[in-house]
Amino acid sequence: MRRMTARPANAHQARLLRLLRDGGPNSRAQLGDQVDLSRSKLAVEVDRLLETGLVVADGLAASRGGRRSHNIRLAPALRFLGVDIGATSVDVAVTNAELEVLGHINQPMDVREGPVAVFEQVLAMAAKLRASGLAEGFDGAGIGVPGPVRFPEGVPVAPPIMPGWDGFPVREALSQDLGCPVMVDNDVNLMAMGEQHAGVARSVGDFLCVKIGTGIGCGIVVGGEVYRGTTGSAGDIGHIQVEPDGRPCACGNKGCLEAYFSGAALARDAEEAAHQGRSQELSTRFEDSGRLSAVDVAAAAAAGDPTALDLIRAGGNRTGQVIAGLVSFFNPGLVVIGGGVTGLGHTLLAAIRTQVYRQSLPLATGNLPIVLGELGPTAGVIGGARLISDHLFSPA
Amino acid sequence: MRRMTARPANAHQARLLRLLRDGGPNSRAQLGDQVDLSRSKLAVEVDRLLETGLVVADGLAASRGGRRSHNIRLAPALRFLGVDIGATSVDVAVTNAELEVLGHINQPMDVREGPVAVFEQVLAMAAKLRASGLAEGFDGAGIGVPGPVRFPEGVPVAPPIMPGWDGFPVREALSQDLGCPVMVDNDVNLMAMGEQHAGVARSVGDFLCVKIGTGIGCGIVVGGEVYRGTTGSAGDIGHIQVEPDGRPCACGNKGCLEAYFSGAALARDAEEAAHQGRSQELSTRFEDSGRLSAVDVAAAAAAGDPTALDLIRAGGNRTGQVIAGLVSFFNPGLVVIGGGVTGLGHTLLAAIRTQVYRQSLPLATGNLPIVLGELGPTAGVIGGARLISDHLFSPA
DNA sequence: CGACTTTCTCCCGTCACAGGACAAAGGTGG
DNA sequence: CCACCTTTGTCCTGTGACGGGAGAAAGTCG
Repeated sequence: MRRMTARPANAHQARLLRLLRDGGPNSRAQLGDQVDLSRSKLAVEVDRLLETGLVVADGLAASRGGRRSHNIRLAPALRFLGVDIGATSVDVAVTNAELEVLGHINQPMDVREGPVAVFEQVLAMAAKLRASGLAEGFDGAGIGVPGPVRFPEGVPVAPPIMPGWDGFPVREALSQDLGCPVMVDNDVNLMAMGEQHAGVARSVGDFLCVKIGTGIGCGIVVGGEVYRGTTGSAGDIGHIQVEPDGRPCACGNKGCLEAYFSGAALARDAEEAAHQGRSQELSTRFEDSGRLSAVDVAAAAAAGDPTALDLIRAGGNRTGQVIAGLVSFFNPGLVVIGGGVTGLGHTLLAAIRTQVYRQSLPLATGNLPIVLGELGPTAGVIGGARLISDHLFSPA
Repeated sequence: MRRMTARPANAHQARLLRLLRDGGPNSRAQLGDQVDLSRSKLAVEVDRLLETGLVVADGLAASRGGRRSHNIRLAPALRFLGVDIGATSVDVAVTNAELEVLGHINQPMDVREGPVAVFEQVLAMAAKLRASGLAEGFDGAGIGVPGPVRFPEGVPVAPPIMPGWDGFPVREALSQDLGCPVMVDNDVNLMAMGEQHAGVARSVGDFLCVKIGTGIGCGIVVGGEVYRGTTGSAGDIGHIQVEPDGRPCACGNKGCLEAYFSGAALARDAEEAAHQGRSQELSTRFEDSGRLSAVDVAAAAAAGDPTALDLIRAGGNRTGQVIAGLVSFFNPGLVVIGGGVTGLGHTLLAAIRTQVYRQSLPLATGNLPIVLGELGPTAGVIGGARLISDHLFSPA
């Protein structure tokens, strides 16, 4: 099924589409208040959008003291697909044109099985969402992968934790399989876009979005736009050195942040503590399941286990140390912490805050909120929908 | 004397002015090749610019196989003033509209004497340049100060090394005194703009410009535009911590980069080495002048003094460590090293390169040049001229 | 010297756009 | 229920921006 063949013909139409996406259904008069076009021009553009089918009439708006205005909204049948491929699981969600999540599936998966196997699973999940009646088809999809991406082509480049993905034409392949336009980006950038669209970063132009999961990455937003760097690897802060000649890291270097704090490092440290009998709580959990993960540490910490709390604090300090440097350098208006380990919650946040507020200059930290992301696992998929809608809602 | 009352009336005119600024005199036909306007439209806009006096006719161009085209150039009487206020000296230069330096004065000065005294000196220097026949007046001035600036207002905010400058209305005051438009920015940003306009960064969209002088700062250029951060303190990397619980720094923290490497720290380390008799070369120089500076260390290193070389290498390593982190984070297309200590030259550069290429990921360093700035002390003043010309050559 | 190219100016047709006039539809106060 | 005001939407027209053709001017090349 072919869908949404139309695209905005000019910048005005694109502007209107984005207003409707971000502000929901709106009256023609309200749109007029926001766009600075003459009434005639506005009417022409809206009529053209109605002709294309991208937007539809939606009844009458409440009166503002005179004649009631006609409501306009994005076509209710439009559907975007957001796909967030993590190291160990996939999130797939379907949204409407206003980027509201209509259905969301999460499944475990190993990214190391390679693109073919992963996309088979993703397509099955998408089919399941479609079969459940949430969508008749998809008008576009935004995909996040856990590694650097050459953005214009939508191709992963030299991803450390994704063997077999290097150079795989993700965008082209998925576009073919799904039969709709596709955009591909780093998962961290997607999270940043999600929090920007529907989360804590709604009104901030310049911010950082630190995602701590299996690895550590950082989404960079400059003037409302994601910054990707010269080769698409911007934000790759997991391998910043925090300890000269420190722990060996999987990347071959020593003392990387990821070697000290990340889902994997935390699990390893917890298992070591359990072995050494330093924590009753962790030892019990280890005997139960045979291994430990960040979730176990979070649970132990919630139960008040001092060793678990120490592990979290130590990791938070390391992370805070790096973030403090980034804050001095980048002077953001907001720092968002997200990803799998947000379950560690306020212990982690407190450690990071302490470190940043102590190390960075007052001018940079004076009015700097450091907060947890508020969307959790939906940040990525909303970001994906946002990515593709930004693309589709721009002049052809 | 009132000058350059005219401003471009629209984006097309602004575009043309910038092309003439960056590309020098140009024929109408050549301009047409670059701007994608119809011949009629182009002719109209050029004629209007000629009417305002911002550009003037300049003879005939060489033939390109047919009728010769008329040359156009920016008004030859236009003059911009570039002022680079450092911690211990001021640079003032006058440029033409193509930002070529026509005259350049450097004088020692202590920024701690406060804005009134400093500006008195700056105005005297500007008057001297004018008196020497290089300019009849100034059409605009760009000022760089060694501290964070609230850019839109042109006011320093909480500058650590500039007591008495906090909140001083630099832009307004100088605009009054000079009788022309003024823009104010951080000196490091000016250096970045200078290297971008006329130096090594000419064709790079995203790059970092690290200035090592009395302090250490970093200009950040994103998509060809200087990024200043939320409060104008972006790039303040001198107080990133390189050693937990390390040397005390003037800022009150411990282990800051500036405490280990900067003009001041290097001088102190050199004096200590001289005291301890670790270096014949440095001791001799110390006895000669009673104190040591970065220049002495550079001279000693040039003479092959191992202690001096070690000092430079150690500092380079620290700096490289920080830059490596920034490279991972920002993924620039180029890193420029500049400022007072560039006299330390390739010893310093080699140490920085080693550190960066070893610590950052291959994808980020793969094609990353790390080079010395090629403009030296003129980078700042050219950047100043560029700053104000960007402002004036934009639609009113 | 003639054929071809390039540049520049003039001119005209088209189209985008703003804003006024007016009709439609609602509120408000008596 | 009616007169009067406000808001919204539509239609129309005048203005001005713009592209591109025609043709003159100025050169090159063989």
